[in-house]
Amino acid sequence: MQLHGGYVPQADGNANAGVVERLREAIVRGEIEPGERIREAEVASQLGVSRTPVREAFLVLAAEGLLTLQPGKGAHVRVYSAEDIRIVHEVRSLVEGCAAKFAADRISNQQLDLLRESCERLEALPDGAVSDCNEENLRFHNLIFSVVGNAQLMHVARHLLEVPLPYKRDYWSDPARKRRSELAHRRVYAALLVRDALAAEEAMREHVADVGQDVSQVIAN
Amino acid sequence: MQLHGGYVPQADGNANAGVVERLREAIVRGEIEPGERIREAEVASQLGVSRTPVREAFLVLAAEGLLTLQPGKGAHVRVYSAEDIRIVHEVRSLVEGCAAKFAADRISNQQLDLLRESCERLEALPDGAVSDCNEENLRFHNLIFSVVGNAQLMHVARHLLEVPLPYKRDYWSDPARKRRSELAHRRVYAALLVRDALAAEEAMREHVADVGQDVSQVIAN
DNA sequence: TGTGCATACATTGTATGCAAAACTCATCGA
DNA sequence: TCGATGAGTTTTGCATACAATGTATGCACA
Repeated sequence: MQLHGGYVPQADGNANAGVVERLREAIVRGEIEPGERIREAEVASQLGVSRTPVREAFLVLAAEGLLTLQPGKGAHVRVYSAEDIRIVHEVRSLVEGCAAKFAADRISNQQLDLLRESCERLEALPDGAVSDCNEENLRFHNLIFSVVGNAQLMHVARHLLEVPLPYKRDYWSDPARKRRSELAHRRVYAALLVRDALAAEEAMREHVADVGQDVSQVIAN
Repeated sequence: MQLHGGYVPQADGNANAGVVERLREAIVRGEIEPGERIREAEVASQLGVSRTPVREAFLVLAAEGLLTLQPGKGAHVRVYSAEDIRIVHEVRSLVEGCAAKFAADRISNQQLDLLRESCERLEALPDGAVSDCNEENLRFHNLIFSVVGNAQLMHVARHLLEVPLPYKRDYWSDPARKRRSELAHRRVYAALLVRDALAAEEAMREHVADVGQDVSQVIAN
């Protein structure tokens, strides 16, 4: 395990929050392999904090489904089977569809602008900018959750969004897939623009279901 | 805040797990009011542990949406508006419907027996046994998640199931509502018995949506 | 060579200490 | 009367120390 770079003090005053972010990023980027063990002391020394905030971070990440904690035996990056990932996407398509539906009635013009800009940025990214695509994609989806503004929906959706990430590292490497996602995002945006709740729900649901198909295929190989 | 009874050492070796359970129970039962502040030292002394496992428990419960943590300012029982609870139930109906669908293909005869027994126990409970009903109800729903056996689905569903509990304390006090839930559980069971995935999904979805309606009404008053 | 056990090492779990931040509340001045 | 100020208290956040548990190594013996 190798966490690149030194410790960056967080905007949020809490050290554990910083550790959570660093570890989460390392996990969803696949820099720490599924199944790999993570030791408290190692992370602590690499990030320049004591074991206390690291332990706390482990608990948070375990609650998000990214780690498993066996009492006395330490933390491992959680392993999901292809079937697990398929289920997650199916649930996610329902949840995000629902989020899009709620968002349609609440979204402000300013938030619509942010969504459009996200679409444009994604389209502007060159083929092969895998991690940039990933980031922009997360931004798009998270924007919609934040429109709904329900804490629990946001939690749930975020987990469903993050858990499959280690397994779709090179999803964006295929230009055809990227193009399809661009169009899907535009379709969601268009529905929200005219505040059509049902169309937004359907567009989002199909989008996520499609992605789930692709990812399952990729994993199966 | 008052946590009744002394500290019970956990089967699971970790003290924080025990604290999580105790606090979770106190919150979902409404023994600690939404919005109420919880202090680390107070909980620690009441449960006979140090502040460390209590802090850890706070993080877990915050991740479940039951607490809010403001850095430097402590923990409060999370407050949800009636609208929030409505949204949670809508999402929950989708997620649990999906869980029921998956369960139909996987459920064993033994698990079916457990479900039937849960139905019978609920029906046998007298009107007014509010907390027993609540408990039995949780058992029924959790059984179905455990059939699917997907860690992330289980996390998500559990959160959606628990968050509204402080707000539906006296849901079961109305015999008519109890009777309706009994029938709904039977309907889900019947669909699973014949492994009819679509029927199970629909039955569960309607059941949860109905409950959501009722709860919203209760809160609104 | 392979198995069982004892010992040493590594890692986790919990408690405690200390510094910093936040809160309380009385006092002061406008 | 009301808000601002500041000392004292409380509470949190992190680090460290110690205890308990898990893991690996090496040796005796079959």
